[in-house]
Amino acid sequence: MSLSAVTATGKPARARAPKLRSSDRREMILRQALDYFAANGFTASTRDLATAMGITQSLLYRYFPNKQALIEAVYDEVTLSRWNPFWEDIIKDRSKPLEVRLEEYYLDYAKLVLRHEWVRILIFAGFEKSGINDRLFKLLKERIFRPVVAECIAEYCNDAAALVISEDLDLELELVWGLHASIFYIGMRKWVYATNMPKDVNATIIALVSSFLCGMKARLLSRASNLAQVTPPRLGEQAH
Amino acid sequence: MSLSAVTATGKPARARAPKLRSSDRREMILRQALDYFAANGFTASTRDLATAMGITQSLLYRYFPNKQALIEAVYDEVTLSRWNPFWEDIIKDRSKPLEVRLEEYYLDYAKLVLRHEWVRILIFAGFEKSGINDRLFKLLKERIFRPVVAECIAEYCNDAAALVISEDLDLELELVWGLHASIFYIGMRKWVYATNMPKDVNATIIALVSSFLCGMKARLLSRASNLAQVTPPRLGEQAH
DNA sequence: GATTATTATGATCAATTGTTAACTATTCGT
DNA sequence: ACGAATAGTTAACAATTGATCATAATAATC
Repeated sequence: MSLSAVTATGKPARARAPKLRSSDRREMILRQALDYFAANGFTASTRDLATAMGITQSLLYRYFPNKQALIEAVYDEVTLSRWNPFWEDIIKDRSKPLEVRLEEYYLDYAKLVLRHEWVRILIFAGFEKSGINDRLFKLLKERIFRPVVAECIAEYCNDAAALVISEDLDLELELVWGLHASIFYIGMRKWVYATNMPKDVNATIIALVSSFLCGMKARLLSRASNLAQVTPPRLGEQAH
Repeated sequence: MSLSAVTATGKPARARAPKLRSSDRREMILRQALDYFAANGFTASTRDLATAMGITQSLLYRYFPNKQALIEAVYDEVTLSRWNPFWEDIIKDRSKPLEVRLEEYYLDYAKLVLRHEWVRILIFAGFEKSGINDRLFKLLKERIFRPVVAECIAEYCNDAAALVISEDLDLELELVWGLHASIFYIGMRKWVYATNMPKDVNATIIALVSSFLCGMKARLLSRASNLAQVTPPRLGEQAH
């Protein structure tokens, strides 16, 4: 009877899932759930999910107390384990020209963005639970955006100008947000809109980095030169 | 009995919805559904939706054959009626400096992006039905991106260089995609991630436009000067 | 003011959802 | 080879979903 390909009721019939070590099964569920949720959204049913990985739905509840816990495990897997801790080092490594470093980092980040799970899970998560991405964005800002601005300033400003400029970096940071957005949006074109992609992604990244540096340089130089002119009357401090 | 605030069974009680002209009711449903779906996603239930607008769920089906039809009506409402046909004119109006025109357009587009319906409905739609945004992106590309590139070329290249450069504008177009992405992403920070926003959105837009023009100018000038050097041996045409 | 057309409601259906629990199959130590 | 421990399945629950239709309430017409 256990060999029968169909049940007595003529149901579809599926081979019983092999017995795995608890930790292996958990890992397998997590990995497959990641793919499935990335493809179908967190609203996909646990039944379809289980069928897709060849187990029964109720088995999921042996490894995760409920659907929400599984979703959160998937989210953590995506955001924590795909973050490359060496990105910061690449950006700060002054043995190479700044443009090369930025190209290196953004080409690598683009690889992440071109995998469907990064873009889609992040957005699904944002929709599902507002604020869930805060930790990730804090990481991005502290480990990437701020260092990038700092390196640009080191590259284009002298120490005196750097000191003053560094008191207000809002717009410089926004330019970095803009570069980040430009790369991320390539992933959105592919994995959200399914619309036309750049003909050559790498060439596009390089052009974006080059354009970014051009704009950032112009902005920093302009601020520095304004400073030089404005500094003298600083003693007076008459009109506020 | 019709005045009773609670039903005989002690149910919540709700005033009967006023009788509206068919067209008015339809419009009202569409408008409210737009807000509700933008806030809660297309997976929100028709019951909650109806309750939110103070009518019964079954009434929805008098005006829309099914949920999907309502969703599509909402999507069309967002994409069709919020597109400003004069954007193209702003961009092409050479009586003003290019930078001013771009600021004007992107400041206006940013207003759209800072309303939750534009960003969220577009992304929801992309997730729901791949390819649904194709028409909108075609519009963007033909009416915005291409004109922007054309105006940049007119601004920074002489006619001879423009002619040759215009044969391959992939990367120039990608720079415009990048600017578009930078603005759109501001909306995503607000309406998808609910994370920190620019301190001054308008100043950010202006800085992004300025940086974009700087990068685009550098790229076009560089291509034009490369052309000038490469043109002479063009007669030979020996190595392919 | 009665008749008629139109609009809104309530009750209900079948399908699908997350979740639980009792049951069965497999593996491993002895 | 046997039994305990572990892994997986079947069946069912209550809640929620999109959708339907007969009926009640309201406005328009004469």
